[in-house]
Amino acid sequence: MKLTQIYQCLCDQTRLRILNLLHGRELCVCHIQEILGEPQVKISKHLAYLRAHGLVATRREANWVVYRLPERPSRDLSANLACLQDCVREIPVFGRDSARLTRLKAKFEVSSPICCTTKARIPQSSHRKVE
Amino acid sequence: MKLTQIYQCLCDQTRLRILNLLHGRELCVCHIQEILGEPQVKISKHLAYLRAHGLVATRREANWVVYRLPERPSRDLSANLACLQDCVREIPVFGRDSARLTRLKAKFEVSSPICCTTKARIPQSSHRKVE
DNA sequence: ACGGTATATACCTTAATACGTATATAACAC
DNA sequence: GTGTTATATACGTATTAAGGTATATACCGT
Repeated sequence: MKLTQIYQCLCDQTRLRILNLLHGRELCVCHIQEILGEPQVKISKHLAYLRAHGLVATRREANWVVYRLPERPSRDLSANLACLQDCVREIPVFGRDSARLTRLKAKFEVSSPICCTTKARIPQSSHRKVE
Repeated sequence: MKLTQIYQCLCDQTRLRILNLLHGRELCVCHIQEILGEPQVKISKHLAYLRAHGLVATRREANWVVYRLPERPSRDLSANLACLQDCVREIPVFGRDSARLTRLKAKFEVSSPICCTTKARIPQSSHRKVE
């Protein structure tokens, strides 16, 4: 993949916020959506863009589509993702997102569901890569 | 300066080639132009774009405008420029550009001019920052 | 002043991007 | 099957970007 395409993916604030959230964990669309406080279509399109360029991978889990960073990023991609992590550390909006993620995760671990809704529905399922 | 603006500057191949050439040295427009083999207007506009976003600084030297990387880049910028240098090391086009630069520099050091033309015209001048 | 070289900008066209509204698809519960 | 939730896509619009042609500006040499 071309280096310029990596940078094209990185030159939008919403996409950077998404990548920040996905660092070290996977998330379904509606979690991302709720954390960022942006409309569903906006999140979905940015995720599609990232996926089309290989910056994220997906797997379906029942109703939900779970996004994650690729497990084998290219040298260029992993270098840039690391650099990004380094940069966002000092930028408030990303810290706020991470904090919201923590709160949300904790909340859902208490109310028990696998994913986003307030009602638990799906039994624990294995976290194998499907795609 | 916003992180996304840095990435916007980096998401064009010509701009990456320019930044690669400017790593550790300064160059006038026509040198850049000759090395990259691209039309003057294209180079000039990309340089203007980079300058408008603070990724390069300039100084005028007689007829020529000399471009360089900023001497005090922000944390984010220097992190990304370093990452870029790391990435381009393995991409052929950038190596070719650097090789051409070396050849061109050598050639002009022999034929003596300060800058681009084949005829020397300007006496040695100090390399102080003007801007 | 004039002519020449180096660089920048105006203007145009085309393509890509971002966002929104509305709708489609996928998986589930019943 | 129907209804519901989660996610994706189609389509329209406004903005931005990239490239080209032509022209302007800046500096130099005379």
